[in-house]
Amino acid sequence: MTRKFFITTAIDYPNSRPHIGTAFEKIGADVQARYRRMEGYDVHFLMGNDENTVKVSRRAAELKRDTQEYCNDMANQFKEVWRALDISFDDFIQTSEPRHHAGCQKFIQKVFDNGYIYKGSYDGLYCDGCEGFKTEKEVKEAGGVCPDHKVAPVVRQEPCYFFALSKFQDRLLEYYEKNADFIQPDSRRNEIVTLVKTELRDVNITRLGQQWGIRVPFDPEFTIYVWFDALLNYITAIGYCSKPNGDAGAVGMSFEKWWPADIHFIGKDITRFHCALWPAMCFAAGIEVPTLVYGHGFITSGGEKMSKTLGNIVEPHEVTAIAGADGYRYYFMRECPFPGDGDFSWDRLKIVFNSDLGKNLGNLLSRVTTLIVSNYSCVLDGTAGQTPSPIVLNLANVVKEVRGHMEACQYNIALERIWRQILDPANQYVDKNEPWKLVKTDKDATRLVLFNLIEPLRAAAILLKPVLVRSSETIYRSFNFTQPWEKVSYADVANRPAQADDMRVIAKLDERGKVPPLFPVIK
RNA sequence: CCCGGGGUGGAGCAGUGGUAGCUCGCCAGGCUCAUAACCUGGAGGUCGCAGGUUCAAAUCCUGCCCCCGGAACCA
Repeated sequence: MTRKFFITTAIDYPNSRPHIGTAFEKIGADVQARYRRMEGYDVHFLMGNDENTVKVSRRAAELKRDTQEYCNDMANQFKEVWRALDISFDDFIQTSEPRHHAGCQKFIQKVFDNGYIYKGSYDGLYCDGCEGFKTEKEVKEAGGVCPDHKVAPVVRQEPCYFFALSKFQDRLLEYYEKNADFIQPDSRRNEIVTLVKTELRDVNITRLGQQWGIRVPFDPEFTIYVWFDALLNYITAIGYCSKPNGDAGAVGMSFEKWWPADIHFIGKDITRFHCALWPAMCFAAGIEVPTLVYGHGFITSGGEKMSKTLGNIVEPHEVTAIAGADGYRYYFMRECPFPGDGDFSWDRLKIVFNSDLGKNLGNLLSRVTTLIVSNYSCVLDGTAGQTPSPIVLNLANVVKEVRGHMEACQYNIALERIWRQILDPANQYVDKNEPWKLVKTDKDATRLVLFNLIEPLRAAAILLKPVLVRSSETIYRSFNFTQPWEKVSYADVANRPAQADDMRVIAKLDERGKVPPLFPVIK
C-alpha cells in the first residue's frame, strides 16, 4: 500500500511579487515532494496565496482595480514564477475562493459550537487613516505614529470575538512532549515551549467593519481575522467542506485521505502561529493536529536583509536568466542550510555554479561521453548484462546517508555528500586510469574503465533528481539504461537493475560531434 | 533585564579532552580526454576575550564582550 504524504507551504500575500526569499521555502518543499514521489509516496503538494487582508484590498484600490480581479492576476503571476522554478505543486489555493470561504465558516462555526469562542472587546491603537488597529510594535518603530499616515493613533475599544487559546496550554505542552519531532528544526522547539508555558493569551479573531474578507457566520457584522482564516487553507484546499453535491468543495479531494499534513513548510518567523495557535485550533474543532512543522531560515542578499530601500531585492527570474532553474535550485539548496539562514550573492552564484555544476558534474559527463563517442562510436560492445566495478565502494551507505539528509531537509549536506562521495572519486578515477592514453594500447581495458565511469553518473543522476530536475534527466537519458527515468528510485542506486543491452551513449550530439555541455560556464 | 542559538584560516561550515579538519577561493606544479576542464601539493587560524580544572581544552567550569532570534498580520 502506498503511503500518502501531504506537503504544504505558507501562503503568500500577493501585495508584491515573490523574491528569492519567498522562493527558498517553495524549493525546499518541492525537493521534498519530488523526493517522496520518487520513493513511492502518494504526494499532495499544496501552495497558495493569502488574499483576505486589508492590505490586499487597499493595494487593489490604489491600482483602481477590482480586488478579486487583482488577486487572480497576482495568483497567475505567482504560479508563473513557481513553474519557472520547476515547483511541482499539485494545487494552488487562493483564499478568496468559495471552497476556502465555505470551509472557514464551517470551521469557525464548529469551534464556536464547541464553546471555544466568546465575545469580548479589544483595546488597541486605532488609526483613522487606515481604518484599522496598529500593533504597539508598529507604532513604536515608527516613532509613535502610524507608519503609513504619520498620525498618532488613538486608543479605541471595539467589540470582538476571542478564541480561547489559553484553554489549550496543557494539551499543547502534552502534544509537544509526546511528539518530539513536531517542531523542526529542534532549535525552534524551546522557543515555542517557553512561549506556551508563559504567555499564552486568548486571541482576537475578528475584525469589524471590513468589506473584503470572510464573514463570521454567527455574527455577519464581523469578518474573520487573517490568521484564523489563513491557516485554514491547509484543510479547505483538501476538501474540509466538500459536500456530496460537490458544492464549494475541492474537486476530487478527500479531507479524510490527506489530513493531517505530513509537513507544513513555513518561515521561522511564523513558527508560533503554526506550532501554538494552529494545533489549538485543530483541538478546538476536533480535527487531528499536523505531524510536523518545519520552520526554515531566511535568505539575505549580499549579506543584508532584503529591503526596498537597500535596493537588494532579487527576483527569481534574474537568477534563472543566467543559471537556469537547476542552477537556481542547486545554489539555494547547496549554499543555504535549509534550517538556518543563507546568503545570496552574484559572485557566489558564479563560483558555485561553475565549480560544482560545471567543473565537477558537467565536465565529468563530457569527458566520459566524448571518450565513448569518439573511440567506440557510442557503443561499449559486450557490456550487456555486465556489472561495472565499483568506483564508489560504499555506495549503499552513501545512499542511506543521503536519504537520511533528504528526509531531515538537510539538503545542503545531502548534496555535499553526493559531490564528495560520488563525483570526486569518479573524477579521480578518470585521472588515475588515463583512458585517453590507455585507449591507444588497450582498447578492451579502456572500454571497462568507461563502463565503470557510467555508474557514478547514473547514481548521481538518480540522487539528484529531486534537486536538478532537468539536468539529472539529461544525464540519465544520455545513456540507454534499461530502467526508465520515470521509475527510478533511490533504491536503484545501489541495487543496479540489470542492463539489457550494450551500454551506449544515446544523447543527441552537437555539430562538433560531442554531447553539449550541461552547465555552460558563467563568465 | 530575562530566555534560546551562535562566535573556528578570505567566505561557508565539521569538530564535546590527546598532534586543528572539510568545501570554495587563492598560489604552485602535473596532465591534456573533457565546459581553459581535471589531478596533486602549498600558503593562510594564538578555535570571541580573560581566568580556572587537567599531564593534556576549540572541546569541561566561571566571568565578560559581540552577533542573531524571542506573538499578532512580518518571506
